[in-house]
Amino acid sequence: MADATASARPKTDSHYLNDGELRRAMESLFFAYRDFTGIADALLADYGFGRAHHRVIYFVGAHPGMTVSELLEILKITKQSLSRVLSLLINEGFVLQRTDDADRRRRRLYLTARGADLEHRLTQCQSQWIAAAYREAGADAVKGFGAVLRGIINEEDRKRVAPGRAASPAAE
Amino acid sequence: MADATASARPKTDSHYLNDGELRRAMESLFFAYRDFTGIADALLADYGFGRAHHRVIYFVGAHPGMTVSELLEILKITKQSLSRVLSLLINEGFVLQRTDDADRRRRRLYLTARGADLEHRLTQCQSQWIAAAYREAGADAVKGFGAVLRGIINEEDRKRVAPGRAASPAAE
DNA sequence: CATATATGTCAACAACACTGACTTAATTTC
DNA sequence: GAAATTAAGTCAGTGTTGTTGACATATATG
Repeated sequence: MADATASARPKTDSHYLNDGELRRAMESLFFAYRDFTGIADALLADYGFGRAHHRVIYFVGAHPGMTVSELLEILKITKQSLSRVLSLLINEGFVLQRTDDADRRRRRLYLTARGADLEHRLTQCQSQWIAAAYREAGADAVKGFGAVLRGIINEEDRKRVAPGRAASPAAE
Repeated sequence: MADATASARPKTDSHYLNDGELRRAMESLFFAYRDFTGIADALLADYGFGRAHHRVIYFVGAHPGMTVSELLEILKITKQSLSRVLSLLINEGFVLQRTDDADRRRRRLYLTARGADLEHRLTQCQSQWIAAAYREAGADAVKGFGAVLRGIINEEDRKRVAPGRAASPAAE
């Protein structure tokens, strides 16, 4: 692909690529992630769950019927690590496992009613937090937010967050 | 299937505040943070350090002369947790402690030459990663990225990432 | 039948957080 | 100046979440 140096900016290094801006970005990411994940902690503690459980509940809720392998790939942890949290979630009736009909080695994962209820509550408080920031920042900012965040994600997982369609085709 | 009426969100809400968009945002944040923090792991492992050490090195590098209390406030961990990593960094000659002249209870923290060198290398690879995403997304997107991220950060810490002035409300 | 795949399990260990109980030294407050 | 507060450090125990390594089992595929 053609380089952006010649065509894009006649300016030197763009003003948004200096050390200060980049440092600010890194710190913001740290603070934002810390606060964002912290929101649900109290609710999770009510159930005796931690953040690892939250992630499982979230992704199984988002992709009902996903297999254990797929979950492992998304979380990028070992099956032993997953086993600990997943077993608990299954034993306590939040997640349900069903053998796949076509390939009976595979176990498909679903949320139970209880699990879906918890997922709903967890997602609710986190998405409201995000929504508030979205509203504050406005539609254009949201678009930019998504674009940069996608750029930070490794190529492999980038498609997971943009299912089907990339950006709005009828943009401007 | 009766869809979840619980949300009861009137359609008056802008298109970027629907469940799909918000879910995408939450997942993006998860993937982006996971990848972003993972970049430096190999380098840290060379020194026998982990992410906790990285955070200390980063913030001491960014705010030379900060006190232990200030560092605790930023990291939001207990002093016992900090002690473990900070002691190691001091003993191995990456961080230096000096008693404050005015208040001799306070210990001000600085990076040694060795510490600054490591900080530089760590920040280098992470900021390059961010810079690539920035370049890809463009200046406007970067602006929006910062605005939304700031909105996700709790009011208290928001000023830390916007030194001097807040975000300009009039976007362009 | 042999091999590969998907899943699960046992055991040990490491990083990084927590609580609770103290100590020491220096500064403020009354 | 004594008492209280603050900043920092320490010791001991615990919990969550990650890791390796070694195996076990069932199923699918060549």
